[in-house]
Amino acid sequence: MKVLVVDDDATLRRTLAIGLHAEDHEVLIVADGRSALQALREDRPDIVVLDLGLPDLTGVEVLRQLRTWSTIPVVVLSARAESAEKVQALDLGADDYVTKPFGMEELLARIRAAARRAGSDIPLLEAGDLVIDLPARRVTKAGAVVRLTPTEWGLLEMLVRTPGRLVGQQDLLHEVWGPAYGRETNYLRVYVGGLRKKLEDDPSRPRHLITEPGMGYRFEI
Amino acid sequence: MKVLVVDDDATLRRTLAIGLHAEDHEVLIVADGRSALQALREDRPDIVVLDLGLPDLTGVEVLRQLRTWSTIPVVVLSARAESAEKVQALDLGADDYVTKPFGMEELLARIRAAARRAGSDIPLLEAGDLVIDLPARRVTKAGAVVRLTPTEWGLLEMLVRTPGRLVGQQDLLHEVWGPAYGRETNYLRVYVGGLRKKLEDDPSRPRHLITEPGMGYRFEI
DNA sequence: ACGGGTCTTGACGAGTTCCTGACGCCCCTG
DNA sequence: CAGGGGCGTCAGGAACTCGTCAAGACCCGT
Repeated sequence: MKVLVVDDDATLRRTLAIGLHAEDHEVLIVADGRSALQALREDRPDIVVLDLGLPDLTGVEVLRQLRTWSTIPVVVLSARAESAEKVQALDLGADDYVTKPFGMEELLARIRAAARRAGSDIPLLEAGDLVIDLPARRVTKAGAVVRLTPTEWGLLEMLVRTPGRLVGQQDLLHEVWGPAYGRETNYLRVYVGGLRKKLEDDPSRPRHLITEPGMGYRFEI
Repeated sequence: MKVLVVDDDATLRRTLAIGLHAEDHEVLIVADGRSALQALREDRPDIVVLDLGLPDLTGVEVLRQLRTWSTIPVVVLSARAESAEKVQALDLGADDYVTKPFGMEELLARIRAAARRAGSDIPLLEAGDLVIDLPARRVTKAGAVVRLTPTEWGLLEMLVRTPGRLVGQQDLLHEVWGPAYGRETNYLRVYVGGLRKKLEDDPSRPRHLITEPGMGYRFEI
Protein backbone atom coordinates (compact mmCIF):
# COMPACT_ATOMS: atom_id res chain seq x y z
CA MET A 1 0.00 0.00 0.00
CA LYS A 2 1.33 3.38 -1.04
CA VAL A 3 1.19 6.18 1.54
CA LEU A 4 1.83 9.81 0.73
CA VAL A 5 3.05 11.92 3.65
CA VAL A 6 2.73 15.68 3.29
CA ASP A 7 4.52 17.53 6.03
CA ASP A 8 7.18 20.20 6.34
CA ASP A 9 8.54 19.03 9.67
CA ALA A 10 11.58 16.90 8.90
CA THR A 11 11.57 15.11 12.23
CA LEU A 12 7.97 14.11 11.94
CA ARG A 13 8.51 12.98 8.38
CA ARG A 14 11.25 10.64 9.48
CA THR A 15 9.29 9.19 12.35
CA LEU A 16 6.29 8.64 10.16
CA ALA A 17 8.34 7.08 7.41
CA ILE A 18 9.86 4.62 9.83
CA GLY A 19 6.54 3.72 11.40
CA LEU A 20 4.82 3.25 8.07
CA HIS A 21 7.70 1.34 6.63
CA ALA A 22 7.50 -1.06 9.55
CA GLU A 23 3.97 -1.88 8.41
CA ASP A 24 5.18 -2.72 4.93
CA HIS A 25 3.87 0.39 3.31
CA GLU A 26 5.58 2.15 0.48
CA VAL A 27 6.13 5.72 1.66
CA LEU A 28 6.23 8.84 -0.50
CA ILE A 29 7.17 12.10 1.15
CA VAL A 30 6.68 15.68 0.07
CA ALA A 31 7.02 18.89 2.02
CA ASP A 32 4.68 21.40 0.38
CA GLY A 33 1.26 21.70 -1.16
CA ARG A 34 2.21 21.94 -4.81
CA SER A 35 4.37 18.86 -4.66
CA ALA A 36 1.56 17.13 -2.81
CA LEU A 37 -0.95 17.79 -5.58
CA GLN A 38 1.55 16.73 -8.19
CA ALA A 39 2.40 13.53 -6.35
CA LEU A 40 -1.30 12.80 -5.86
CA ARG A 41 -1.91 13.03 -9.58
CA GLU A 42 1.16 11.19 -10.72
CA ASP A 43 1.92 8.57 -8.12
CA ARG A 44 -1.64 7.63 -7.15
CA PRO A 45 -1.07 6.81 -3.50
CA ASP A 46 -3.66 4.73 -1.66
CA ILE A 47 -3.85 7.02 1.34
CA VAL A 48 -2.59 10.47 2.33
CA VAL A 49 -1.35 11.86 5.62
CA LEU A 50 -1.72 15.60 5.27
CA ASP A 51 -0.36 18.25 7.59
CA LEU A 52 -2.41 21.42 7.48
CA GLY A 53 0.53 23.71 8.12
CA LEU A 54 2.34 23.89 4.81
CA PRO A 55 4.65 26.58 3.47
CA ASP A 56 2.85 27.38 0.22
CA LEU A 57 -0.75 26.25 -0.08
CA THR A 58 -2.72 25.56 3.04
CA GLY A 59 -3.49 21.94 3.68
CA VAL A 60 -7.14 22.82 3.46
CA GLU A 61 -6.64 24.05 -0.08
CA VAL A 62 -4.84 20.85 -1.02
CA LEU A 63 -7.70 18.87 0.41
CA ARG A 64 -10.27 20.92 -1.42
CA GLN A 65 -8.57 20.49 -4.75
CA LEU A 66 -7.94 16.80 -4.19
CA ARG A 67 -11.57 16.16 -3.47
CA THR A 68 -12.61 17.53 -6.82
CA TRP A 69 -11.20 14.51 -8.55
CA SER A 70 -10.47 11.81 -6.00
CA THR A 71 -11.97 10.13 -2.99
CA ILE A 72 -8.85 8.54 -1.55
CA PRO A 73 -8.61 8.52 2.26
CA VAL A 74 -6.97 11.56 3.85
CA VAL A 75 -5.82 11.68 7.44
CA VAL A 76 -5.24 15.28 8.47
CA LEU A 77 -2.58 16.33 10.95
CA SER A 78 -2.68 19.67 12.65
CA ALA A 79 -1.02 21.56 15.45
CA ARG A 80 -4.26 23.35 16.18
CA ALA A 81 -6.96 21.77 18.27
CA GLU A 82 -9.61 24.33 17.45
CA SER A 83 -12.96 22.84 16.77
CA ALA A 84 -13.73 25.08 13.81
CA GLU A 85 -10.73 23.91 11.88
CA LYS A 86 -11.52 20.28 12.55
CA VAL A 87 -15.07 20.76 11.39
CA GLN A 88 -13.92 22.50 8.25
CA ALA A 89 -11.42 19.81 7.34
CA LEU A 90 -13.80 16.96 8.07
CA ASP A 91 -16.61 18.54 6.10
CA LEU A 92 -14.27 19.11 3.18
CA GLY A 93 -13.84 15.39 2.99
CA ALA A 94 -11.03 14.52 5.39
CA ASP A 95 -11.40 11.03 6.79
CA ASP A 96 -9.79 11.73 10.13
CA TYR A 97 -8.21 14.60 12.01
CA VAL A 98 -5.35 14.10 14.43
CA THR A 99 -4.04 16.85 16.65
CA LYS A 100 -0.37 17.20 17.47
CA PRO A 101 1.17 15.98 19.62
CA PHE A 102 -0.07 12.46 19.03
CA GLY A 103 1.12 8.96 19.69
CA MET A 104 2.57 7.21 16.72
CA GLU A 105 0.65 4.06 17.57
CA GLU A 106 -2.58 5.96 17.47
CA LEU A 107 -1.80 7.62 14.16
CA LEU A 108 -0.88 4.30 12.62
CA ALA A 109 -4.10 2.79 13.91
CA ARG A 110 -6.09 5.66 12.42
CA ILE A 111 -4.32 5.21 9.13
CA ARG A 112 -5.11 1.52 9.22
CA ALA A 113 -8.74 2.32 9.96
CA ALA A 114 -8.97 4.82 7.12
CA ALA A 115 -7.27 2.44 4.71
CA ARG A 116 -9.51 -0.44 5.73
CA ARG A 117 -12.62 1.56 4.92
CA ALA A 118 -11.21 2.74 1.63
CA GLY A 119 -13.85 1.69 -0.78
CA SER A 120 -13.10 0.62 -4.29
CA ASP A 121 -11.78 3.78 -5.81
CA ILE A 122 -12.72 4.31 -9.42
CA PRO A 123 -9.87 6.27 -10.90
CA LEU A 124 -10.90 5.55 -14.49
CA LEU A 125 -14.31 6.00 -15.94
CA GLU A 126 -15.04 4.06 -19.09
CA ALA A 127 -17.99 4.92 -21.24
CA GLY A 128 -18.06 3.24 -24.58
CA ASP A 129 -14.79 4.05 -26.31
CA LEU A 130 -14.20 6.95 -23.92
CA VAL A 131 -11.79 6.64 -21.03
CA ILE A 132 -11.73 9.48 -18.56
CA ASP A 133 -8.91 9.68 -16.04
CA LEU A 134 -9.74 12.39 -13.53
CA PRO A 135 -6.43 12.49 -11.62
CA ALA A 136 -4.36 12.65 -14.78
CA ARG A 137 -6.75 15.07 -16.48
CA ARG A 138 -6.75 12.87 -19.49
CA VAL A 139 -9.43 11.77 -21.88
CA THR A 140 -9.01 9.25 -24.64
CA LYS A 141 -11.49 8.31 -27.30
CA ALA A 142 -10.87 4.96 -28.97
CA GLY A 143 -7.32 5.14 -27.66
CA ALA A 144 -6.58 8.59 -29.04
CA VAL A 145 -5.94 11.42 -26.62
CA VAL A 146 -8.53 14.19 -26.81
CA ARG A 147 -7.35 17.71 -26.14
CA LEU A 148 -9.70 19.74 -23.96
CA THR A 149 -9.53 23.40 -23.04
CA PRO A 150 -9.53 24.28 -19.33
CA THR A 151 -13.17 25.25 -19.35
CA GLU A 152 -14.18 22.14 -21.22
CA TRP A 153 -12.29 20.05 -18.72
CA GLY A 154 -13.90 21.78 -15.78
CA LEU A 155 -17.32 21.09 -17.19
CA LEU A 156 -16.59 17.48 -18.01
CA GLU A 157 -15.04 16.85 -14.63
CA MET A 158 -18.06 18.23 -12.86
CA LEU A 159 -20.36 15.97 -14.84
CA VAL A 160 -18.20 12.88 -14.65
CA ARG A 161 -17.71 13.14 -10.91
CA THR A 162 -21.27 11.94 -10.49
CA PRO A 163 -21.92 9.66 -13.44
CA GLY A 164 -25.54 9.23 -14.36
CA ARG A 165 -26.60 12.00 -12.06
CA LEU A 166 -28.22 15.18 -13.23
CA VAL A 167 -26.21 18.31 -12.50
CA GLY A 168 -28.14 21.56 -12.47
CA GLN A 169 -27.17 24.37 -14.80
CA GLN A 170 -26.59 26.73 -11.91
CA ASP A 171 -24.42 24.18 -10.14
CA LEU A 172 -22.30 23.88 -13.25
CA LEU A 173 -21.97 27.63 -13.69
CA HIS A 174 -21.15 28.15 -10.03
CA GLU A 175 -18.54 25.47 -10.02
CA VAL A 176 -16.86 26.05 -13.36
CA TRP A 177 -17.21 29.79 -13.91
CA GLY A 178 -17.46 30.95 -10.32
CA PRO A 179 -20.08 31.81 -7.74
CA ALA A 180 -20.95 35.04 -9.51
CA TYR A 181 -22.33 33.15 -12.49
CA GLY A 182 -25.65 31.41 -12.61
CA ARG A 183 -27.79 32.81 -15.39
CA GLU A 184 -25.39 32.46 -18.29
CA THR A 185 -26.84 29.25 -19.60
CA ASN A 186 -25.62 30.13 -23.07
CA TYR A 187 -22.07 29.38 -21.89
CA LEU A 188 -23.18 25.88 -21.09
CA ARG A 189 -24.76 25.46 -24.47
CA VAL A 190 -21.57 26.53 -26.20
CA TYR A 191 -19.24 24.36 -24.16
CA VAL A 192 -21.38 21.29 -23.99
CA GLY A 193 -21.58 21.63 -27.74
CA GLY A 194 -17.79 21.71 -27.91
CA LEU A 195 -17.46 18.65 -25.70
CA ARG A 196 -19.96 16.75 -27.80
CA LYS A 197 -18.03 17.57 -30.91
CA LYS A 198 -14.91 16.14 -29.33
CA LEU A 199 -16.30 13.20 -27.44
CA GLU A 200 -19.46 11.94 -29.06
CA ASP A 201 -19.58 9.70 -32.08
CA ASP A 202 -22.51 11.66 -33.43
CA PRO A 203 -22.55 15.08 -31.77
CA SER A 204 -26.07 15.71 -32.96
CA ARG A 205 -27.26 12.60 -31.16
CA PRO A 206 -25.28 12.49 -27.92
CA ARG A 207 -25.13 9.26 -25.93
CA HIS A 208 -23.05 10.47 -23.00
CA LEU A 209 -23.58 14.19 -22.56
CA ILE A 210 -27.30 14.30 -22.11
CA THR A 211 -29.41 17.43 -21.89
CA GLU A 212 -32.29 17.55 -19.48
CA PRO A 213 -34.20 20.53 -20.81
CA GLY A 214 -34.84 23.20 -18.24
CA MET A 215 -32.82 21.41 -15.58
CA GLY A 216 -29.25 20.62 -16.50
CA TYR A 217 -26.98 18.00 -17.96
CA ARG A 218 -25.93 14.50 -17.08
CA PHE A 219 -23.07 12.25 -18.04
CA GLU A 220 -24.41 8.90 -19.06
CA ILE A 221 -22.06 5.93 -19.01
CA MET B 1 -30.78 8.89 8.71
CA LYS B 2 -31.09 6.77 11.84
CA VAL B 3 -28.48 7.24 14.56
CA LEU B 4 -28.10 4.94 17.55
CA VAL B 5 -26.55 6.56 20.62
CA VAL B 6 -25.17 4.20 23.24
CA ASP B 7 -24.21 6.01 26.43
CA ASP B 8 -25.03 5.82 30.10
CA ASP B 9 -24.50 9.49 30.81
CA ALA B 10 -27.93 11.11 30.72
CA THR B 11 -26.61 14.62 30.16
CA LEU B 12 -24.52 13.61 27.21
CA ARG B 13 -27.38 11.64 25.76
CA ARG B 14 -29.59 14.70 25.83
CA THR B 15 -27.00 16.97 24.28
CA LEU B 16 -26.30 14.48 21.55
CA ALA B 17 -29.95 13.90 20.87
CA ILE B 18 -30.53 17.61 20.44
CA GLY B 19 -27.53 18.10 18.18
CA LEU B 20 -28.38 15.12 16.00
CA HIS B 21 -32.01 16.07 15.82
CA ALA B 22 -31.01 19.49 14.58
CA GLU B 23 -29.38 17.77 11.59
CA ASP B 24 -32.59 15.94 10.75
CA HIS B 25 -31.49 12.59 12.04
CA GLU B 26 -33.74 10.11 13.71
CA VAL B 27 -32.18 9.37 17.09
CA LEU B 28 -32.40 6.11 19.01
CA ILE B 29 -30.95 6.01 22.50
CA VAL B 30 -29.94 3.12 24.72
CA ALA B 31 -27.90 3.10 27.90
CA ASP B 32 -26.22 -0.31 28.06
CA GLY B 33 -24.51 -2.89 25.92
CA ARG B 34 -27.23 -5.51 25.75
CA SER B 35 -29.83 -2.99 24.68
CA ALA B 36 -27.34 -1.69 22.16
CA LEU B 37 -26.90 -5.04 20.49
CA GLN B 38 -30.61 -5.61 20.49
CA ALA B 39 -31.28 -2.19 18.97
CA LEU B 40 -28.60 -2.78 16.36
CA ARG B 41 -30.26 -5.98 15.23
CA GLU B 42 -33.82 -4.80 15.38
CA ASP B 43 -33.75 -1.15 14.38
CA ARG B 44 -30.91 -1.27 11.85
CA PRO B 45 -29.53 2.21 12.45
CA ASP B 46 -27.32 3.83 9.81
CA ILE B 47 -24.61 4.87 12.23
CA VAL B 48 -23.70 4.26 15.89
CA VAL B 49 -22.21 6.52 18.53
CA LEU B 50 -20.79 4.17 21.13
CA ASP B 51 -19.49 5.06 24.55
CA LEU B 52 -16.91 2.58 25.79
CA GLY B 53 -17.86 2.96 29.44
CA LEU B 54 -21.04 0.97 29.78
CA PRO B 55 -22.54 -0.64 32.89
CA ASP B 56 -22.81 -4.21 31.63
CA LEU B 57 -20.78 -5.16 28.58
CA THR B 58 -17.79 -3.07 27.70
CA GLY B 59 -18.13 -0.97 24.61
CA VAL B 60 -15.28 -2.92 23.12
CA GLU B 61 -17.28 -6.10 23.47
CA VAL B 62 -20.29 -4.51 21.79
CA LEU B 63 -18.07 -3.40 18.96
CA ARG B 64 -16.51 -6.84 18.59
CA GLN B 65 -19.87 -8.55 18.40
CA LEU B 66 -21.30 -5.97 16.07
CA ARG B 67 -18.44 -6.37 13.64
CA THR B 68 -19.09 -10.06 13.27
CA TRP B 69 -22.17 -9.32 11.25
CA SER B 70 -22.28 -5.65 10.31
CA THR B 71 -20.04 -2.96 8.87
CA ILE B 72 -22.08 0.07 9.79
CA PRO B 73 -20.05 3.09 10.89
CA VAL B 74 -19.23 3.30 14.58
CA VAL B 75 -17.94 6.44 16.27
CA VAL B 76 -16.46 5.56 19.65
CA LEU B 77 -16.58 7.88 22.64
CA SER B 78 -14.32 7.39 25.59
CA ALA B 79 -13.20 9.16 28.73
CA ARG B 80 -9.77 7.60 28.42
CA ALA B 81 -7.15 9.09 26.19
CA GLU B 82 -4.76 6.17 26.42
CA SER B 83 -3.28 5.24 23.15
CA ALA B 84 -3.62 1.49 23.64
CA GLU B 85 -7.35 1.69 24.01
CA LYS B 86 -7.69 3.84 20.91
CA VAL B 87 -5.61 1.42 18.92
CA GLN B 88 -7.65 -1.50 20.13
CA ALA B 89 -10.97 0.11 19.28
CA LEU B 90 -9.83 1.31 15.88
CA ASP B 91 -8.37 -2.06 14.97
CA LEU B 92 -11.56 -3.74 16.06
CA GLY B 93 -13.32 -1.81 13.37
CA ALA B 94 -14.29 1.48 14.93
CA ASP B 95 -14.49 4.26 12.37
CA ASP B 96 -13.44 7.02 14.70
CA TYR B 97 -12.48 7.55 18.31
CA VAL B 98 -13.33 10.72 20.20
CA THR B 99 -11.99 11.46 23.65
CA LYS B 100 -14.07 13.22 26.28
CA PRO B 101 -14.37 16.06 26.79
CA PHE B 102 -15.06 17.01 23.20
CA GLY B 103 -16.81 19.79 21.33
CA MET B 104 -20.24 18.94 20.09
CA GLU B 105 -19.47 20.56 16.76
CA GLU B 106 -16.49 18.32 16.29
CA LEU B 107 -18.39 15.19 17.19
CA LEU B 108 -21.16 16.07 14.77
CA ALA B 109 -18.60 16.70 12.05
CA ARG B 110 -16.99 13.34 12.72
CA ILE B 111 -20.38 11.67 12.59
CA ARG B 112 -21.07 13.41 9.29
CA ALA B 113 -17.71 12.25 7.98
CA ALA B 114 -18.31 8.66 9.01
CA ALA B 115 -21.80 8.69 7.57
CA ARG B 116 -20.64 10.26 4.32
CA ARG B 117 -18.03 7.56 3.77
CA ALA B 118 -20.50 4.78 4.33
CA GLY B 119 -23.57 6.45 3.00
CA SER B 120 -22.97 6.08 -0.67
CA ASP B 121 -26.01 3.87 -0.84
CA ILE B 122 -28.61 5.75 -2.78
CA PRO B 123 -32.07 6.27 -1.40
CA LEU B 124 -34.01 4.71 -4.23
CA LEU B 125 -37.73 4.54 -4.17
CA GLU B 126 -39.18 1.50 -5.85
CA ALA B 127 -42.84 1.24 -6.65
CA GLY B 128 -43.74 -1.67 -8.86
CA ASP B 129 -41.65 -1.38 -12.00
CA LEU B 130 -40.92 2.27 -11.22
CA VAL B 131 -37.59 3.29 -9.76
CA ILE B 132 -37.25 6.87 -8.64
CA ASP B 133 -33.82 8.25 -7.81
CA LEU B 134 -34.33 11.68 -6.28
CA PRO B 135 -30.69 12.85 -6.05
CA ALA B 136 -29.92 11.81 -9.61
CA ARG B 137 -33.24 13.09 -10.89
CA ARG B 138 -33.87 9.92 -12.74
CA VAL B 139 -36.94 7.82 -13.18
CA THR B 140 -37.05 4.45 -14.85
CA LYS B 141 -40.06 2.35 -15.67
CA ALA B 142 -39.33 -1.32 -16.25
CA GLY B 143 -35.70 -0.37 -16.78
CA ALA B 144 -36.37 2.27 -19.41
CA VAL B 145 -35.55 5.87 -18.63
CA VAL B 146 -38.57 8.14 -18.49
CA ARG B 147 -38.06 11.72 -19.56
CA LEU B 148 -39.81 14.29 -17.42
CA THR B 149 -40.18 18.02 -17.94
CA PRO B 150 -39.08 20.32 -15.11
CA THR B 151 -42.63 20.90 -13.94
CA GLU B 152 -43.46 17.23 -14.03
CA TRP B 153 -40.35 16.48 -12.06
CA GLY B 154 -41.11 19.14 -9.48
CA LEU B 155 -44.54 17.69 -8.95
CA LEU B 156 -43.34 14.11 -8.73
CA GLU B 157 -40.53 15.01 -6.36
CA MET B 158 -42.94 16.78 -4.05
CA LEU B 159 -45.22 13.75 -3.95
CA VAL B 160 -42.49 11.15 -3.69
CA ARG B 161 -40.71 12.93 -0.87
CA THR B 162 -43.50 11.77 1.42
CA PRO B 163 -44.59 8.43 0.01
CA GLY B 164 -48.08 7.39 0.96
CA ARG B 165 -48.92 10.76 2.45
CA LEU B 166 -51.48 13.14 1.08
CA VAL B 167 -50.12 16.41 -0.25
CA GLY B 168 -52.58 19.28 -0.46
CA GLN B 169 -53.27 21.00 -3.75
CA GLN B 170 -52.20 24.36 -2.42
CA ASP B 171 -48.98 22.90 -1.05
CA LEU B 172 -48.18 21.50 -4.47
CA LEU B 173 -48.96 24.76 -6.24
CA HIS B 174 -46.97 26.78 -3.74
CA GLU B 175 -43.97 24.54 -3.99
CA VAL B 176 -43.86 23.82 -7.70
CA TRP B 177 -45.28 26.96 -9.27
CA GLY B 178 -44.38 29.46 -6.58
CA PRO B 179 -45.93 31.14 -3.55
CA ALA B 180 -48.18 33.29 -5.74
CA TYR B 181 -50.11 30.27 -6.95
CA GLY B 182 -52.73 28.38 -4.99
CA ARG B 183 -56.02 28.36 -6.83
CA GLU B 184 -54.89 27.06 -10.20
CA THR B 185 -55.91 23.48 -9.57
CA ASN B 186 -56.33 22.98 -13.30
CA TYR B 187 -52.53 23.02 -13.61
CA LEU B 188 -52.41 20.06 -11.28
CA ARG B 189 -54.98 18.17 -13.29
CA VAL B 190 -53.00 18.69 -16.48
CA TYR B 191 -49.62 17.74 -15.07
CA VAL B 192 -50.74 14.85 -12.96
CA GLY B 193 -52.36 13.62 -16.12
CA GLY B 194 -49.05 13.90 -17.93
CA LEU B 195 -47.23 12.03 -15.19
CA ARG B 196 -49.80 9.25 -15.22
CA LYS B 197 -49.43 8.88 -18.94
CA LYS B 198 -45.69 8.45 -18.51
CA LEU B 199 -45.56 6.43 -15.33
CA GLU B 200 -48.71 4.39 -14.90
CA ASP B 201 -49.41 1.12 -16.65
CA ASP B 202 -53.00 2.17 -17.15
CA PRO B 203 -53.24 5.95 -16.87
CA SER B 204 -56.99 5.80 -16.57
CA ARG B 205 -56.67 3.61 -13.49
CA PRO B 206 -53.66 4.94 -11.60
CA ARG B 207 -52.03 2.79 -8.93
CA HIS B 208 -49.36 5.23 -7.78
CA LEU B 209 -50.53 8.77 -8.43
CA ILE B 210 -53.72 8.79 -6.45
CA THR B 211 -56.28 11.59 -6.41
CA GLU B 212 -57.91 12.52 -3.15
CA PRO B 213 -60.90 14.49 -4.39
CA GLY B 214 -61.18 17.94 -2.91
CA MET B 215 -57.87 17.64 -1.05
CA GLY B 216 -54.85 16.75 -3.11
CA TYR B 217 -52.74 13.90 -4.40
CA ARG B 218 -50.79 11.06 -2.93
CA PHE B 219 -47.97 8.86 -4.18
CA GLU B 220 -48.72 5.26 -3.33
CA ILE B 221 -45.85 2.79 -3.38
C1' DA C 1 3.59 43.62 -32.21
C1' DC C 2 1.91 39.33 -34.00
C1' DG C 3 -0.63 34.97 -34.24
C1' DG C 4 -2.90 31.00 -32.24
C1' DG C 5 -5.83 29.43 -29.20
C1' DT C 6 -9.45 30.35 -25.81
C1' DC C 7 -13.32 32.66 -23.90
C1' DT C 8 -17.41 35.70 -24.13
C1' DT C 9 -21.44 37.35 -26.26
C1' DG C 10 -25.40 37.91 -29.24
C1' DA C 11 -28.65 36.17 -32.63
C1' DC C 12 -31.34 32.78 -35.06
C1' DG C 13 -34.30 28.63 -36.23
C1' DA C 14 -36.02 24.41 -34.46
C1' DG C 15 -38.06 22.07 -31.13
C1' DT C 16 -40.18 21.62 -26.62
C1' DT C 17 -42.70 23.08 -22.68
C1' DC C 18 -46.09 25.74 -20.48
C1' DC C 19 -50.38 27.98 -19.99
C1' DT C 20 -55.13 28.32 -20.93
C1' DG C 21 -59.87 27.49 -21.97
C1' DA C 22 -63.33 24.25 -23.40
C1' DC C 23 -65.62 20.00 -23.00
C1' DG C 24 -67.46 15.76 -21.02
C1' DC C 25 -67.52 12.66 -17.19
C1' DC C 26 -68.48 11.14 -12.52
C1' DC C 27 -70.17 11.61 -7.95
C1' DC C 28 -72.51 13.91 -4.49
C1' DT C 29 -76.31 16.64 -2.98
C1' DG C 30 -80.55 18.91 -2.87
C1' DC D 1 -84.03 13.73 -11.24
C1' DA D 2 -81.63 18.03 -11.94
C1' DG D 3 -77.80 20.82 -10.59
C1' DG D 4 -73.18 21.67 -9.33
C1' DG D 5 -68.55 20.93 -8.14
C1' DG D 6 -64.48 18.49 -8.92
C1' DC D 7 -61.84 15.80 -12.08
C1' DG D 8 -59.55 14.09 -16.56
C1' DT D 9 -58.60 15.09 -21.32
C1' DC D 10 -57.49 17.57 -25.31
C1' DA D 11 -55.54 21.00 -28.36
C1' DG D 12 -53.89 25.45 -29.74
C1' DG D 13 -50.87 29.34 -29.31
C1' DA D 14 -47.56 31.80 -26.40
C1' DA D 15 -43.28 31.53 -24.21
C1' DC D 16 -39.30 29.41 -23.40
C1' DT D 17 -35.03 26.44 -24.06
C1' DC D 18 -31.60 24.37 -26.84
C1' DG D 19 -28.02 23.82 -30.39
C1' DT D 20 -25.38 26.29 -33.56
C1' DC D 21 -22.78 29.75 -35.61
C1' DA D 22 -19.91 33.62 -35.94
C1' DA D 23 -17.82 37.86 -34.54
C1' DG D 24 -15.19 40.09 -31.35
C1' DA D 25 -12.42 40.30 -26.90
C1' DC D 26 -8.95 38.37 -24.37
C1' DC D 27 -4.73 35.97 -23.15
C1' DC D 28 -0.76 33.84 -23.88
C1' DG D 29 4.14 32.74 -26.00
C1' DT D 30 7.00 34.00 -29.78
